[in-house]
Amino acid sequence: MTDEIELPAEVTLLWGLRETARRGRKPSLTVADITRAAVEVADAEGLAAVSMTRVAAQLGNATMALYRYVKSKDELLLLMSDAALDGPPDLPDGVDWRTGLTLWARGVLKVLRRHPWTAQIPISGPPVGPNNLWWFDRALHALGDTGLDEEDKVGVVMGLLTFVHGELRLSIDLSKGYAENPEAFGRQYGMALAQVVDAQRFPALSKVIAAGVFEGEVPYDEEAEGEFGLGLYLDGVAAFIERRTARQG
Amino acid sequence: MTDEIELPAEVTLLWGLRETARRGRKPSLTVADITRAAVEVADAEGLAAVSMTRVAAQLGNATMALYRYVKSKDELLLLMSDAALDGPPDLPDGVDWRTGLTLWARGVLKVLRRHPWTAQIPISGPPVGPNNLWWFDRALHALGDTGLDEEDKVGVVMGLLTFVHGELRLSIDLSKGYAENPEAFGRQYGMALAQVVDAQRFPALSKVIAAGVFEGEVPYDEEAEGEFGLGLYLDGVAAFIERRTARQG
DNA sequence: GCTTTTAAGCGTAACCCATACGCAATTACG
DNA sequence: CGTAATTGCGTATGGGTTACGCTTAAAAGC
Repeated sequence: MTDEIELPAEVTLLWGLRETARRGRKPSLTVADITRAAVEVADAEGLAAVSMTRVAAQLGNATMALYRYVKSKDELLLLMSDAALDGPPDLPDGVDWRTGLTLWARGVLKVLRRHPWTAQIPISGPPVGPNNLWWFDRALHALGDTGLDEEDKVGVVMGLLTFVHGELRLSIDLSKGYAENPEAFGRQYGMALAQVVDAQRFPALSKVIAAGVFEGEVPYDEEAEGEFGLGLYLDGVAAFIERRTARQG
Repeated sequence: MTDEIELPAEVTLLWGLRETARRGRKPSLTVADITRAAVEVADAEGLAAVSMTRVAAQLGNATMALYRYVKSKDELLLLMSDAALDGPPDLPDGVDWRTGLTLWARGVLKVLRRHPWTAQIPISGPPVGPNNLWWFDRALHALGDTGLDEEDKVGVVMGLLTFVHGELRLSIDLSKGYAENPEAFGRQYGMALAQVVDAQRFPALSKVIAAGVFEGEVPYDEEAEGEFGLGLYLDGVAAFIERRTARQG
């Protein structure tokens, strides 16, 4: 149990397990400070604005000071992507699995929509950050009384996570663009499509355009669209649970 | 119908509709050449290696020559993300919707896994590239005989697309890391988790770890995982189709 | 065919960025 | 107090995007 193996660098970083120095000059910053400043910059000016120089300026320090706390910018990005899942999930207990997972998915989306840049940070490995694992735990918990075995639960949650990540990637930038210029997403988008899509090469799409689907609100409305797909996935999970429990009694 | 509206810049770029010059020096490159070279570089050395300088060198031209064809690097990235969906989808006709969508999803994943960098390109707007729309059309086509109306079809396909994008984002980098260092994903990952996750704060996750789910093959195996979640989603779609057709006869 | 007009090719330079390295400043320990 | 350890950070290197303007090539007009 308490076999001490050498923990990977990312783990010690994300969990704040780097040994603190006893001698020498006192650090004027903490990893948490730096992460917070970087998140502030990203929230305000986008991920592209997050440079070591910019973050250091935000903290009133020189650029190179940051490298005493973080080995590279990639490490900072890793910290940011865990920090983005900030608020601890406050989910009601004792609800059925479907309500639980629905609230969970909405919760993840709500939190991450406040930090739209998360979708642009490349994923470098399996989740090990405390906030990531904390959310993961809550989703597993929601499946507690379904009778699924642990491996199936992980599969279901991974699928849900997959869906949510896709939702983020597809919807966040779109809804941002939509907010800035609604015209371009409604009629204008439909008309541009109509002009460029010919019925021969795109028969099915042409029918959709002809039916006027893209003329009003374009279906990239974040809530409606997310809910629809999410509902479909959860219907599938329900069927899966029934199959499993029917077989095992 | 043929009202000419001014097409957005991205559309004219992606569809090759920029007016060709009649006078002056002949261009020695084409947008397609540049896109192809950029894709080659990204495939071989990753998206980070794609710089205007590097792409120009690939073509034997000077850096600034590219800017006669492309307004910015972002435009080049846009071109790349449409080009990544290269091979036209060769899907069998006359299969039921579920087989069709399953093959479709596998097809998208197969094509995009050959260009893993797509997941890192930020999405800047609704899909307008020819390849994107072509794939979109094929998915809509697969739903042709389900009796769903056009708007529902779009919803189902968007959900599927969401799922596939999430799959890409989560799985590609992971499977790359897994290929490089399988140890880190199996026992080592499980042991690191076990050391860091305490049962009080992460009760559900602790049970999963105790059950040994993370000890063997970690469940980030691309095929198995994708198929499982995909199957769940399609089960949901099946239920939806039944509901809809039952109501409308 | 010569001139004019137009657009492509691209050298230069301005201004970003990440980060290696070394030294100065600061703190704790003996 | 001296010494070792550690942080702060100035400087330098080598990369990146891209604005600008000059040179060069091709077509159009005469």
